[in-house]
Amino acid sequence: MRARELDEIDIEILRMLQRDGSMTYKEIAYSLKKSMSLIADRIRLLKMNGFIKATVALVDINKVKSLFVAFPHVQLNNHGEDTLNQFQNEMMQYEEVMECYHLTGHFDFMLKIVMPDMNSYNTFLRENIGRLPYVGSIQSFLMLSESKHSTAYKL
Amino acid sequence: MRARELDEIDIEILRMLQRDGSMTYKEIAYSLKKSMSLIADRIRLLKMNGFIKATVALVDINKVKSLFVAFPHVQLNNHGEDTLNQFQNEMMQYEEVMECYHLTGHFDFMLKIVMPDMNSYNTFLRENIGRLPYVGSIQSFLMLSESKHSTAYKL
DNA sequence: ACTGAAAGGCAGCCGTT
DNA sequence: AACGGCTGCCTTTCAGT
Repeated sequence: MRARELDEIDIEILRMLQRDGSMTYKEIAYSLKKSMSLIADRIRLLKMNGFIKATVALVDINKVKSLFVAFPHVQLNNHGEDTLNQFQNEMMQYEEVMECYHLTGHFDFMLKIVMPDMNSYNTFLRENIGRLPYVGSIQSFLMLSESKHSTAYKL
Repeated sequence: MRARELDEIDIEILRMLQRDGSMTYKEIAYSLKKSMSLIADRIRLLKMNGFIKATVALVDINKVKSLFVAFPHVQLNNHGEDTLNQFQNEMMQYEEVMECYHLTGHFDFMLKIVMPDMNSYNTFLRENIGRLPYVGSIQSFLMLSESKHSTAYKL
């Protein structure tokens, strides 16, 4: 399963599926003026080689339940490779930690944490992040609203 | 097209489709021990009423091209309703601005901006954000790596 | 509100160039 | 590497409870 080079057809397919993952092979084939089986082949390879990680439904969570979202900025007091990996692995396991970024500059990591309310957020932060021995300081930015959250990269 | 109340079946469907948007009605029906046509009905309504915003393919962008990602934290010098909306609308139009959050505290907005490299990021920031008359200061945090980016909310 | 059956269309596979 | 045909399964619809 080596990494292939993508040609313009692959890129076009990725562009389309990033916007609408439920497009049929037939629709894509028609739009690119190629055969259906070529498109099916390409998509199979794109998935097999990990270019397409998953196809998911995006839920409008605000219609389902009310949420509390925060962006804790975390400073570690140890910057060894092992510690960085350990922190990231720790964060992986929590469904509430939806995003985790390693940053340059004053903070080491920024997280996006989604919880039912501010109380549960504080508890979560204290018990699951603050207690980690290699975590120094945490500064939380609280979200008032999200006006954009795109999953489609410019290709 | 009123908003419906979701029952446990709807929630279970959302849970599944958030994880794998290409699950078939048949698979979901089997897993919930309901008929296929009931599941098809529910999903049609969930989409029609906007609970499911879209179904998209998630692309492993690092395999496709190298990127530069930054999180500018933006302070406005005017906090009127109109200004806030204007800023958000401005951000909506840029494909490179993938996320836009309104925050409490020291900064008003945080963006996630994805560009080809640091130079184009600086240009973009200066020409498209810094030039806005109501933008005060901007502090950029640069991303080294992304270890988690989930799109599935805990339901 | 939920089920089951029937019809059409699509995906997946294979043979051909 | 790309195409077209075939088969089986899935989606979609509709009548029924």
